[in-house]
Amino acid sequence: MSEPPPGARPTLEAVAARAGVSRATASRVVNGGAGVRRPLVDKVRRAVDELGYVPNHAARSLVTRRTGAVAVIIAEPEIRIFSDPFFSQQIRGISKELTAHDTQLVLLLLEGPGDYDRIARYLAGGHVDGALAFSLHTDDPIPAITRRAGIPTVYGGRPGWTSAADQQAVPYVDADNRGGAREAVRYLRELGRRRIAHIAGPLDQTSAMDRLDGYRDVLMDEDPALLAEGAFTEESGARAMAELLDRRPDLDAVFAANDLMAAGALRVLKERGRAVPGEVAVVGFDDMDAVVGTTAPALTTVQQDIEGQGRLMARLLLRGLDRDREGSTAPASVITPTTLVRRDSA
Amino acid sequence: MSEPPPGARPTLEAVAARAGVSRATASRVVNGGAGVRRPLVDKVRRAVDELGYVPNHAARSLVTRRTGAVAVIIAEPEIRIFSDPFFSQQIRGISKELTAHDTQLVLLLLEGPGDYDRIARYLAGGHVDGALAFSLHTDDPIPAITRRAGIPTVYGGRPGWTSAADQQAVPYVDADNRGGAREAVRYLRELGRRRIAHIAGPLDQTSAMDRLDGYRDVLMDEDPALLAEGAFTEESGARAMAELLDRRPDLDAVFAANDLMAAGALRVLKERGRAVPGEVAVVGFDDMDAVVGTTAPALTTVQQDIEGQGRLMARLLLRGLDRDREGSTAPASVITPTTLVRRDSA
DNA sequence: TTGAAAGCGCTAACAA
DNA sequence: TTGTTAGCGCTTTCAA
Repeated sequence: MSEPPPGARPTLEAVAARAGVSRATASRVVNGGAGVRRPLVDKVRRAVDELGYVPNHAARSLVTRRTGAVAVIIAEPEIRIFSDPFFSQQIRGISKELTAHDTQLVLLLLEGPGDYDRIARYLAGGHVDGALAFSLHTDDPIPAITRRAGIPTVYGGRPGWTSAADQQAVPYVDADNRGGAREAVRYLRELGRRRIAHIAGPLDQTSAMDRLDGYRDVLMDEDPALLAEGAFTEESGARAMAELLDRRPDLDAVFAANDLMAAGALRVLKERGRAVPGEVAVVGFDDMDAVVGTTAPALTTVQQDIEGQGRLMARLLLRGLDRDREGSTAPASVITPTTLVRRDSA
Repeated sequence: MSEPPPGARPTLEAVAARAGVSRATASRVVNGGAGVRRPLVDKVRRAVDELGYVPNHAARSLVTRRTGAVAVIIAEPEIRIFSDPFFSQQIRGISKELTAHDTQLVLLLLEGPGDYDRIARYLAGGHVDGALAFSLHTDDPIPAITRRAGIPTVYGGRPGWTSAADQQAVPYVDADNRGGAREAVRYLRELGRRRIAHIAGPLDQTSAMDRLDGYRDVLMDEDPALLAEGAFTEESGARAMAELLDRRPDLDAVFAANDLMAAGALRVLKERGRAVPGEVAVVGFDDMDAVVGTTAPALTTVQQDIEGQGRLMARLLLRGLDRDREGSTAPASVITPTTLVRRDSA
C-alpha cells in the first residue's frame, strides 16, 4: 500500500482502504455517519484524520447536483453600498448564516448593463444553488434572469416594480419601515408635538416610500409644507431641515427617514439656535452606531436589525433550497420588526 | 430523438447528437474549437445555441482540476473596510479582472479566530484555485494556511510581519507609499515651507509606516514636535492638527497620511483662523473623490490608483495560476506609482 | 481531423 | 449494516 505522492490529495478510496471498509461506507461516515456501526465510524474518522482527507467538491457536486454556493448579486449603481454600513452589516449577516451551513458566498458585481448577459450565463451554468439580490431598480432585469435560469432568489428590501410582468410574488426581507415610522410619529405626537415634519428619503426607493407612508398613516391631514425630500445623506438632511425651517418656522418635531439625515437636521437646528428636544424634537431611523454615537443630543431613533435581515435572507434562501428537493412551495417574505429607541433628542 | 425533459439542462452529449458529431468533438468546439474543421465547428455552435447548452462546471472542474474561482479573504477586524471606499474600489478592480477571465470571486469573511480552521478546511477542499488577502496583521495565520493548503495567494498591501517564519517572500501589490510621501514633502519644501508637520496614520499599518518613512527621507532632521499620529479618520486628523498647532504654532505646512485626515486638519485650521494655503499648506494622500471633492480649498494630494491595484492583484494571481501549470516560479510583487495632484490647498 | 473509451472522485440505488 | 455497481458530465489520451 504505497503512499500517494505528496501534493496529491487523498481520495475517498484511500480513506476506505486505510480504514478497511468500502468506499460507500467511508462516504457515509464522511456525510454524517448515519447507519454505520460505531467501530467502523471511528475507524473511518481516524483514517480521515491521518490522511488529512477533504472531500473533492467538484466530484460531490457532480452527483448531488448541489454546488454549496450562493450568489450575492449587486448592481453597479449600488457599488456605493459598499461604503454604506448598511450593506456591510447585511453582508455580514448573510455570510454568517451561509458559513453556518457550509455554503459559499459568490460575489457577483454588475459593472455595466452588458453584464446582465454574463450573470445570466453564470447563473444558468449551475455554479450556484441560489441567489441573493439587493434593492432592485424599477424594472430590474434580475428577477427575469434568475427565473429563467431556475435559480431560487431572495431579495433584500421590498422590490418596487411597476411592470406587471415582474409583479409576481418574490420572497424578500425588509424591515417594517411603515410600522417603524408610524411608531416614531406617534411617539412624537404623544410628546405633545403638533407640527411634526418629515424628512423623507429618495422616493424612488421603497424604504423611503414606506416610511413616508407610515408618517402619513398617523398624520392623515399632513401639511405639504412639513414634508421635504432628502437623499439619505447627512448633507441632504441638513438641506431639507433648512428648507423646512424656512417654510414652517413653528415646527416642533422632525422625523427623519434615516439617522444620517437626522444628524444633518440636528446640525442645522443647532446652527439656528433651536433647542433639541426643547423646541424641536428629532427622531431618526436605523439606529446606526456610527451616527447615534456621535450626535449631541444622543439620537432617538427607530432601530432595525440589519445584520439579522441579512441572516434572514440567507436562511430563507437555504430553507427554500431544501424544500426545493422535496418539491414544496417557495418561501414567503419576511418583515422584521423595528423598535423605537429613546435617547435624548426626543 | 426525443427532447430532454424541460428543466433538465442539456449535456454535451445532447449537443453532440444534435450536431451529428462525437462528444469529443463537441467538447473541442466548446473549448475554443482548435483542431476542428470549420463546418463541424459551425454545426456544433449551432447546436449549442439551439439547445441553450451551458457546460456543467462541476464535471469540467472534476477533470481539469481547476475550479475557476478565487477566494478573497477578509479578516473580521477589517470588516470595516467595507465601509471604506478604499476597499470597495479595490474589490471592484479585482472583480473586473476576474470577470474578464471568467473567474469567480468567493468572499471569505473571517468572523472570529475560530474561523481560521474553517478557512483552512475550505482552501484545502480545493474550492478555489487561488486567494487574495488584504492588509494582514502582524503574525497573521493566513500565509501559513494558504501555504499549507497549497493555494497561491497574492496580498494587498505590504505585509508587515515580524516573525521570521512568515518573512518569506510573498507576492503583494501596494502603492509606492514611501515615494509618494517623499514627493509630497519635497513639493512642500519647494514651495518654501520650512516647518512641515506630518499627521501619520496608525503606525501598526505598513502604509502609514511607509508614508512616514517617505516624510523622513526628505526631512532627515525632523523635529518630533512636528509629528502626530492619527487613525486615518477625519476626526483623528482634526485632533492631530490641533495638537500640532498647540505644540508648534509656527508650522507652515502639513502632510497628512490620507485625505480623510487632511480634511480634518483643514477643518481645524479654518476654525483657528489659519489661511490655507497662505499660512499653512496642506497635502493629503489617496485622492479620494468623496473627500477631495468636498474640501475648501480643494485638496492637493498624492494620487494612487486603488482600483488598478485590485486589478493588478487579480492579474498577478491569475498569471501565477497559469504559470503553475507550467511549473514555473511565483510572481513577484508590484509597487504601483503615485502622482502628486496639485489643487488649491498647497 | 475525428471518434472511442477511460476515467476524474464522489453518491446513491440496489443487493447481500 | 455493509458492499457492489452504476453513473453524474466532462476532458483527454490513444487509435483510426
